[in-house]
Amino acid sequence: MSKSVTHSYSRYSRAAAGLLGKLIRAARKQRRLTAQETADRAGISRGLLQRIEKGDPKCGIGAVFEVATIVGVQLFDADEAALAGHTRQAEQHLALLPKSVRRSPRTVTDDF
Amino acid sequence: MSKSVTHSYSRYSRAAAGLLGKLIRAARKQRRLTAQETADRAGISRGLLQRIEKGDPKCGIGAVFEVATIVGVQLFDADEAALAGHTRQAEQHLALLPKSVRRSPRTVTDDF
DNA sequence: TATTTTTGGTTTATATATAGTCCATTACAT
DNA sequence: ATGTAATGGACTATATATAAACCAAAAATA
Repeated sequence: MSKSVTHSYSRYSRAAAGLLGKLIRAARKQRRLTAQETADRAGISRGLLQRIEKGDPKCGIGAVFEVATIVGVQLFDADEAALAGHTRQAEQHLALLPKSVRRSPRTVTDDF
Repeated sequence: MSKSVTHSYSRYSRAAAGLLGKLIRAARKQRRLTAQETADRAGISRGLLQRIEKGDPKCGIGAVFEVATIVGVQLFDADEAALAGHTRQAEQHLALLPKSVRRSPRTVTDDF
């Protein structure tokens, strides 16, 4: 038994995954790459590639990004160099922020 | 037994996943959201959120996109409406492409 | 400083993603 | 039209992602 809690994502997330899949599929066809050939290059199975192109949200983000890279779909509209730059920037930004966040200033005296 | 074939992704893919994680983490802190609170809203566990922010490529793309949406990291630099438009465009583009690709025109007569 | 919360890192059990087959259909190219 | 390859959709076995419950350390507020 054991209830399987089917989690559903927001419309935006599903749309984003779906769009990425369509972009990948279109890019692959444009480059005249076979599904099998693409899957081989990415080191994944053809079945997984199908799910990725279909926009299945349960696919690993690494596999999706790998395929996207292979067929020439750019993430973040950035080449690798710019990507490294963004990473540095994100790290620096992060360094300025508090290391942990406090939810709400614990109501100590709200007796009125 | 059964050999476990550890697959490794390209540097770019790992960098992309890592960057997205850092962006998510930075955005979450900026919004002063607790890891637990964010995980709850996304419908995932706190442990998974940690892996997402760490850039683990094995995380489901749906979970990653969901968290990104919640903390305000825009995918594709586009809101939902624009995203739908992009999707339509991708579909139309795809419609113009051949439905299947032929690898190589089978060398019929190369006897010389 | 004291206190409370967040966070990071474990471990374990369960659900499920993935690879690897298979087959039927479609679509390309001759 | 015919042959050949690409695709879509099953199915199964296995690896692993995920949730949940821990603990210890770090950090924020009073």
